[in-house]
Amino acid sequence: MSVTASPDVNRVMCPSRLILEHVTSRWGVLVLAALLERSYRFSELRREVGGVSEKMLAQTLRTLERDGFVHRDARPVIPPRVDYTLTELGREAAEQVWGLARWTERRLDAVFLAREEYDKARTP
Amino acid sequence: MSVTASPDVNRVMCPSRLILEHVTSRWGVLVLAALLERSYRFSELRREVGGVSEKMLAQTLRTLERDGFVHRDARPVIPPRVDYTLTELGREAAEQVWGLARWTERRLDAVFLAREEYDKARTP
DNA sequence: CAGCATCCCTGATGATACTG
DNA sequence: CAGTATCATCAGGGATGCTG
Repeated sequence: MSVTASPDVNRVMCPSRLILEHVTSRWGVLVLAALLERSYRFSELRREVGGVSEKMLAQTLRTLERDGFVHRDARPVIPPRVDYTLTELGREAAEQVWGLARWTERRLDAVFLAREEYDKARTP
Repeated sequence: MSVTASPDVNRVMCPSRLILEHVTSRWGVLVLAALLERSYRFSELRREVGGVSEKMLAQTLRTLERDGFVHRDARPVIPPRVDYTLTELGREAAEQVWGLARWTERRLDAVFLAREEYDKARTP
């Protein structure tokens, strides 16, 4: 951060906290990551993400769509076909969280090591 | 999933998901952001973050300490004095989430605009 | 197929009181 | 000061059933 003045953490975070929670939510992260690769239909995405209920996937997609991250393309055919795609804004968001995810992945070992030491230190 | 070729989202995300949730949690983000600037004592940090209960701050700090992000320096004095500082690993984590937070902040307008349109479109 | 509505339950969070 | 312990609350998330 700008190490200089007092960035008043809360002032910066409060307005964007809800959005942050949307993109970093359990399913939000996975949906954005999946869509970063390509567009998906609803059921396809559900299989791709794995473990998500219909309700949560629908809710997540609605939230992301409302925030302008995801474009919903519903075609008037029988049976219904709905494709979900990242918008440009969504692609930026997805790249950010994907970056964070990859950093976490890279440093996994360090975290596990730290945990081991932490636990060992207080279980004599 | 894993049916697909490329970035197998779940394989990458699953192990690190818990860590991701720690650093992107409501208070985790704010604590990391605050500590990015300088070290803090417990009560200081509580005031700086604002709105966090003692319980949640303690819990958040313990989690971050266990993951190796935060160093806890408890001095044996009366009254007690405990300083919290980012480790190198923690600084990396903090910079990642702070980057994400700033991106969110930068694109706030775009998100609000998208929401307005979304809401307007279905409240005729 | 792509959802929405409903019920239900657990775990996360907050308020309060107490301790070393 | 720096927490821990306890209790109450409440929203997130899953399971199920129904519709266009």
